[in-house]
Amino acid sequence: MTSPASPDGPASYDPTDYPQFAVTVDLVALTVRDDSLQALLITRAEEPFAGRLALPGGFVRPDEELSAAAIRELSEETGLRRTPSHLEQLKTYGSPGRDPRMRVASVAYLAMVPNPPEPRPGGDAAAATWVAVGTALETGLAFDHATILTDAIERARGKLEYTSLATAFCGPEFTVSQLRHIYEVVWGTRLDPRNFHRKVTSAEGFLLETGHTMIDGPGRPAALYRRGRSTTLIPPLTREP
Amino acid sequence: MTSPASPDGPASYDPTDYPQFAVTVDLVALTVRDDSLQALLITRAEEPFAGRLALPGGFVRPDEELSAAAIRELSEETGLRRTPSHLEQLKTYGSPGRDPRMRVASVAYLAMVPNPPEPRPGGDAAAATWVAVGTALETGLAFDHATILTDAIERARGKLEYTSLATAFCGPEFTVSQLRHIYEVVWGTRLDPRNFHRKVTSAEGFLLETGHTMIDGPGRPAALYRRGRSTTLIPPLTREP
DNA sequence: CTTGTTATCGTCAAAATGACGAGATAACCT
DNA sequence: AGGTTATCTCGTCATTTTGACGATAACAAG
Repeated sequence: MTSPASPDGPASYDPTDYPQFAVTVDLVALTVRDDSLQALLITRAEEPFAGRLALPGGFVRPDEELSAAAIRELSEETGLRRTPSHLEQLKTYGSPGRDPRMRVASVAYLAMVPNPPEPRPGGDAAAATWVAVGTALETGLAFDHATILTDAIERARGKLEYTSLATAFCGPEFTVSQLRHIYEVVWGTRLDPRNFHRKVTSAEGFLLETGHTMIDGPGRPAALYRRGRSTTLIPPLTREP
Repeated sequence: MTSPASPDGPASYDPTDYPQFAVTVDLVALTVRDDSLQALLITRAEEPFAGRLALPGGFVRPDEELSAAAIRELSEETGLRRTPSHLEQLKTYGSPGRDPRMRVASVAYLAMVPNPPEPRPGGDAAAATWVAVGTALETGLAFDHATILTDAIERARGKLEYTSLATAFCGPEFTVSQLRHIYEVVWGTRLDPRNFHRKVTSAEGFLLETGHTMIDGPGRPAALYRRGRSTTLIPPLTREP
């Protein structure tokens, strides 16, 4: 392994002069199911933390984009067929002691998955399950994954306020009620259906009418909408009252 | 170099099985000077991009926290004495081709520096200068640093709306006008002094009165404030009007 | 003292918000 | 079938917030 040139710095380096890192991606895939916010977790097969729940993730390959590694690991490790409707980089975790085996920098990604399929019955990734985030944090996760999950939840909660992120939890077409349900579950609050309806339908470029309606349970059929072009939500929604 | 255990995965690895990365930190240190938003840049001494402007940064050491590396590089590479009043992780850039010499994952940090000193006259870090961000982006930066700087500016602009980040551009005590000036420069807009004053002074926990006043040029003396405890700004400021 | 400049307080109409009433349209039960 | 219940959607209305801007306070400079 030779380096074609010397990295810049006060002195000249050869390849063994600068520290070698392993770079991994960890994924926080979130969804809303059964009236709760859930994360996709795997059960670790090997030490350390064998048997513990952990975020899916793995090494970034030599010629792979970070985001490509995130998508690959999500499907490889969890068998998830559905493509996440939103994927963004969350934060990088690289404390010296976070992995007892080696120095690792882990780039965490946040993914939203709409209407996830049931946990895989068999297959090679049967260990992946959706777990309510509260349960996951109480259970105790491997490595510093509880910190990562906490950061991810906080990011998601915050972004619901001023972006259209909530639509990423829904399928391509959704009702205002389904969207409101996302907010209520992620924030853990109740929102007035009438005021919520007024806000999201009057926000410019947020929702697009499809002209169709949908019947779900009792009550008047609900109009189906699609995401609009605008990624920001103005004016923002607030989660205080 | 031996690894105490095998990383988990579908198969067993030995240390040469997973790719080796160099991990660096890059810093976007921002300040407001001379009515413009400026970033601290260095002139590269070596190839590639010798002579080009670049963000300060360098390798993370084997037993160093990422944030500690960011602080260290900022002072080492730029000779900056003043401690940034705010430091946060921005994003990690790790495309395979971003550094022609090796595979690098660079963790970018965003720092706010209040009232920076004049560019260092001599010293070993004389190459560090404050450059208006518009000029820097037109000039062309080394590597993908233009992308990083663009992301940093967008992050800063966005966070002014709903956090107290703007106070990080000011010293420990500041007037409402100085704070407004930060917003105007970073956003590139004009804000009504009277409405701005009403908003920031009525936002709960945002500003703390010191009881002192300050005279700066002609006009009535301005009351001096200090940052309040609240890190979020409710209701948020908007940059549309 | 007059003029210019900035800081701060007040006023007022327009817009947004929160609380809630009411009709529309469905499922469900008897 | 008819009544009940539930949800969706449109309206109403008092309160709050916003944006535009007038007016006063407190300084420097001439």
